[in-house]
Amino acid sequence: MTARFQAPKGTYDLLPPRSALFLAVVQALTTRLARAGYEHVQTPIFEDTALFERGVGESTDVVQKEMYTFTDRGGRSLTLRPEGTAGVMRAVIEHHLLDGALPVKLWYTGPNFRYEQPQSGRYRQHTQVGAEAVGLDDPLLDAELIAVADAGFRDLGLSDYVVKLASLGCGQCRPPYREALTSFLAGLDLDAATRERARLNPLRVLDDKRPEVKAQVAEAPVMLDALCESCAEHFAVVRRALDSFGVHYEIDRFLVRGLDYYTRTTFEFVHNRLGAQASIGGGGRYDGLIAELGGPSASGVGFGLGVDRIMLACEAEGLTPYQDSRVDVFGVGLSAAARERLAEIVDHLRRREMRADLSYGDRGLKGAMRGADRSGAQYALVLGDRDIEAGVAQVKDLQDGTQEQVRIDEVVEYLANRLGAPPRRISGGA
RNA sequence: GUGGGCGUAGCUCAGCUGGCAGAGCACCGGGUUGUGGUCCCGGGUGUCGCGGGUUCGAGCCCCGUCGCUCACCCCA
Repeated sequence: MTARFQAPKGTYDLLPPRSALFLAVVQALTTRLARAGYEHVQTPIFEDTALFERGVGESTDVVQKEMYTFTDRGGRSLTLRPEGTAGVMRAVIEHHLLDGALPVKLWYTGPNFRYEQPQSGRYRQHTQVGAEAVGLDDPLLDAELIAVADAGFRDLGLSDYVVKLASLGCGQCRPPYREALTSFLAGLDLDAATRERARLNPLRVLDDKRPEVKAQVAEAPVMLDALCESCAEHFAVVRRALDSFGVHYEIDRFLVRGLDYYTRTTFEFVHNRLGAQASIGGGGRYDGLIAELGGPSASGVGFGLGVDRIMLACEAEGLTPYQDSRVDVFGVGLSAAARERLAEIVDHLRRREMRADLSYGDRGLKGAMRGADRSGAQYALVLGDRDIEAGVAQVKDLQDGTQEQVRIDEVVEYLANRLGAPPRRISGGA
C-alpha cells in the first residue's frame, strides 16, 4: 500500500476535517475585508519572470534563489508567483484602475510558490489572503489594513500574537540613514555571508536572529530616529488611528521586511506559539513599486496573511472549528428499491435547502445505520420494502433514539418543519 | 544551500545483542435477516520509505537515495 507517488517536497494535501479550518480562515479574513470595502480580484498564478524580478527586487532571496521559473512552449520565461502584490499591481496598471476613483481597494487569495527548504510553517506552496489599497498615501489606510487583519484574527478566536509596527522612511530620509547604517555595520565583526547581505540590503542585518550578530547590532542606528518630518507625521497618524481603533501594537525598531519595495509603514503579525516561522502576516506601504512596474507614480499599502500558518496558530490555541456534522438527514435504505426511493427523497430535501445524504451501496442495515451515526445527522430516514408498500418512512431521531412513522409524501415537509428549513447554516465557527 | 533528529499497519507508536512483524486507536464482519453510538466475539488490512551491501539470516549493521521534521538563512 506504499504510495507510488507522494506530494512534492514542501507541499501537503489538505484533507477533511482540517480542510474545514482552511475555509474558516479564508472566510474570516475575507469577510472583514469585504466589510471594509475591499473588492475581490484574481490574477494569474504565473506571470512574466521579469515582473517579479522588478517588483519583488533583484536583491531579495525570493528572486535570487527561490523562484519557480520555467520556459513555456512559446519560449517565454514565466514564474509561479512567489507573492501576490506584484501581479495585482500589474493588473491595476494594465487596466488603468488608478484613473478611476481612489483608493483602489482589492483583496485576493490563492497559492504562492517559493523554492525553500521546508520547515515548520514554511512550505514551497502556501496560501495567502492579501489586500492592497492603492493610489493614495493616506496613513489611515495603513491603519485600516492592520485593523482589518487584526479583526479577522480575533474573529477566528486568536489572541496569542502581537502586532509589530515600524516605519522604513521614504526616498528622502532612508538613503542618508542607510549610509549611516552601512558605515556602522562596516565596523562590526561579521561573516562573509552577512557582509554580502549588508551590501545588498543593510537593513536586513538588523533582523538577524543569531545572538552574536544581535549583540553587535543592538547599538545600531535606528530608522525610526531618522525619519524625515513627513514620514514622522505619517507614522504618527498611523499610530493614533490604531490607538483609536483599540488595536494593540508594539513598535519594533528593528522590524524589517524581506521584500525591497516597502517604504514608510511596515507591520507584522507574530504568533507566540509557532516556533521559528511565527509570522502569520505582514505588509506595509510601497511608494515606488507602481512606477517601477511602469505605472504612474502612486503609493499603495497592502498585506499578505499566511493561511497555512494561521491554521497552525489556530491549532496551537486549540481553535479547531471543524464541522461537527456533515448533514442533517441521512437515508438508510434496506433494499436496492428502497435506496432508489430514498435518493429521490434526499434530492427533495436538498432542494428545500436541507443537508442530506444517504447510505450508498449494499452495506446491510447495521452498516447503513453506522453511516448515519457517523454523518452526525440529526435524523435517520429508514426505508424498507414493507414501508414502501405501506407508503411510509421511519424517521429516527439519532440523539434520543426515538422513531416516528411518517407518510412518504409528507416526509419532506415533516423534516423541514422539524429542522426549521432553511436549516442551520454551515457556520464553520468554533 | 547548511546542520541535527526521524522514516515499521489508515493513525500514534513498540520491536532487546541481527533470529517466525506487534500493540492501542481506526476500519471490516458477527452477536441483532428492520435499527446506530456503549458492550462482547472475530479479522492485521504490511514492499518495515526506496536501492545496493555485509551476513546462514537484516526492521535492526554499512553505503547511497527520497521524504518528513527541527534549526540557520529567508519569509506568510
